[in-house]
Amino acid sequence: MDSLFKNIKIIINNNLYLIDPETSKLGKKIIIHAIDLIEELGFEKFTFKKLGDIIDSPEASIYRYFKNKNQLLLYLISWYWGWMEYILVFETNNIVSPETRLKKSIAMMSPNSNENIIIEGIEINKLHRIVVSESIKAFLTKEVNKSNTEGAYMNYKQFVARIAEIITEMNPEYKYPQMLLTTIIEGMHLQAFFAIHLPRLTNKQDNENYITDFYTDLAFQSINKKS
Amino acid sequence: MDSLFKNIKIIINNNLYLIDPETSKLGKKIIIHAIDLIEELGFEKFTFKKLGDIIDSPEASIYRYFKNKNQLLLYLISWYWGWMEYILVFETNNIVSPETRLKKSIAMMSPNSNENIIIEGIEINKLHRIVVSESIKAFLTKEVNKSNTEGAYMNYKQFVARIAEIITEMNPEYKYPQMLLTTIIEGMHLQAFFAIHLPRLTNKQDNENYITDFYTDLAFQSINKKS
DNA sequence: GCTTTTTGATAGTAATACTATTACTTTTGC
DNA sequence: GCAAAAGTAATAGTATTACTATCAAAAAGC
Repeated sequence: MDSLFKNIKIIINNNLYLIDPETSKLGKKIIIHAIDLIEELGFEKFTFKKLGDIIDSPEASIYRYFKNKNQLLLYLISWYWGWMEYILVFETNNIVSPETRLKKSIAMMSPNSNENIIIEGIEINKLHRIVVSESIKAFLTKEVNKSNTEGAYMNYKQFVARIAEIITEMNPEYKYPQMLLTTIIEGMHLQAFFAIHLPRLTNKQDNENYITDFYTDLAFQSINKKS
Repeated sequence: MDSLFKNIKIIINNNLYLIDPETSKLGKKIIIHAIDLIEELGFEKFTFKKLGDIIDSPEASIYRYFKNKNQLLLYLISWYWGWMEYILVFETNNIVSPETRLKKSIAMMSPNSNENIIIEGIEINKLHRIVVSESIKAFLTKEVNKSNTEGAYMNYKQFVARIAEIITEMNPEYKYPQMLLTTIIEGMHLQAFFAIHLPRLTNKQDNENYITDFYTDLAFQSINKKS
C-alpha cells in the first residue's frame, strides 16, 4: 500500500503557510520534527525555539515558513484531513452500497486505522494522535472566523461533506448529516482519549473496535429511524 | 427561582485553589471578573496581569488564590458542573419516569437553559459559554492524569454518573451510558459553537431547540434499540 | 489592643513570541 | 556568463508572559 501513495501531494490552502514547507529541505524537516515535538510536549508547551534547537536551525527560520505555532498546527490538521479525504475516495471507490461506504468511512477515524503508513516522512499514526488531542483547540479560539475565511478548515469541511453525501444517498430525507458526522468524528477522538486517561467518562470494552462499533450503530440508527 | 438558590455553596475540590476564593471579597472579585475576561479574550489571551489591572490588584495577589490560569479554569469548570448537578437533582426530583428525567437532563445542556440566573455574582449563562469554548481544553493536555488524580474532573464525572444511573434504570442491559453521555454533552457544546462560527459543519434549523431534539433522539434510539 | 493573616506595591527572572538587520546563497533575466 | 533579484540563514534584540520574592500596610480575629 505504502508505495502506491509515494507520489501524492496533499493540497493545503496557501493561507496556512508563508512558504510551502514541501518546497525545501528545511520545510520538510520542520513538519516532521514539529509532529514529533507536539506529540511529545503537547501543543501548549511546544515552541519554535525548541523545534529550532532540534532541527538545528534558528527559530527565525521557522517563522519564515509559518506566522506562528497556531498556523503550523492548522497546517498539520489540514494536511491530515486532506490525506483522509484522499484515502476515503480511494477506499470507497467502486463500492456500490452506500451503507458499506459509510461503515468504511467511520472505521477510518479509529486509532488503529492508519498503522505504519508513512507519507513524505510523516507518520500518519502520530499525526492522528495530534489530531485527537489538539485539533479541537484549533477551532475553539477567538480567531475561528478569521481562520475560517482564510480557508483553514476547508479540508475538514470537504471530508465531512463527502461522507454527508453518502448519508444523503442512504436517506434523502435525513436533515442532520453534518451534525451527525462531526458528532461522530469528534466523539471518536474524545472517547479514544478518555479510554486512556479518564476511563470513568467512557465505557471501555475488551473488543478493540468498540468505539467504531458504537458510533457505527449510532449513525445507522439515526439515519434509518422510522419516525 | 433566583432567591431559592441564594444560600447554596458549590463544593470544589481543594486542589483547585490555593485559597478558597469564596472566603474573601478579593476572591469573589477574581472569580467574577475572570469569567468576564476569559469570555472576552478567550483563555489563551487571558492573563493574571490583565485580570489584576481590571480588579485593581497586583497579579501577585491573584497568584495567592490560584497557582496559575489553568487551575483557575479548572476551578470555574468544576464550579459549573457542581452547579449543574445541583440543578439536575433539583429538577428531576420526584419525577417517576426515567424517560422524563433523561429528557430534562439533556435539555439542561442547551445554551438557552440557564438564562438570567446569577449565583453569588456568577452569571451562569456566561459561565456556560466559557464551558462550551474552553472546557475541553482543560482535559486535552499533557497534565490530564495529574489533574485527574487531584480531583479536577470530579464534579463532571459525578454529573455524568448521575445521568448514567437514569439510563441504566431505563435499560439495565445498555453497555455505554458514560460514552453516550459524554458524546451528547460535548456534542451539544460543539454544535452550538459550530452553529455560530462554522455552519457548514452542522445543520442549523429554524426551531431553536433542534440541538436538544437531535441529541435527545440519538439518546433514546441508542438506549432502546431492539437489536 | 495586640497578633495573625491578608493584601498591596515593587522588583526581578526566565521563557515565550515575536521582529529587524545583515550576511550569504541561489535563481533568473538578458 | 554575470549582475541583479530573490530566497534563506544567523544573530541580536524587544515586549509580553508566567511566574517568585520581599516587605510594608491594612484588616480581621481574639
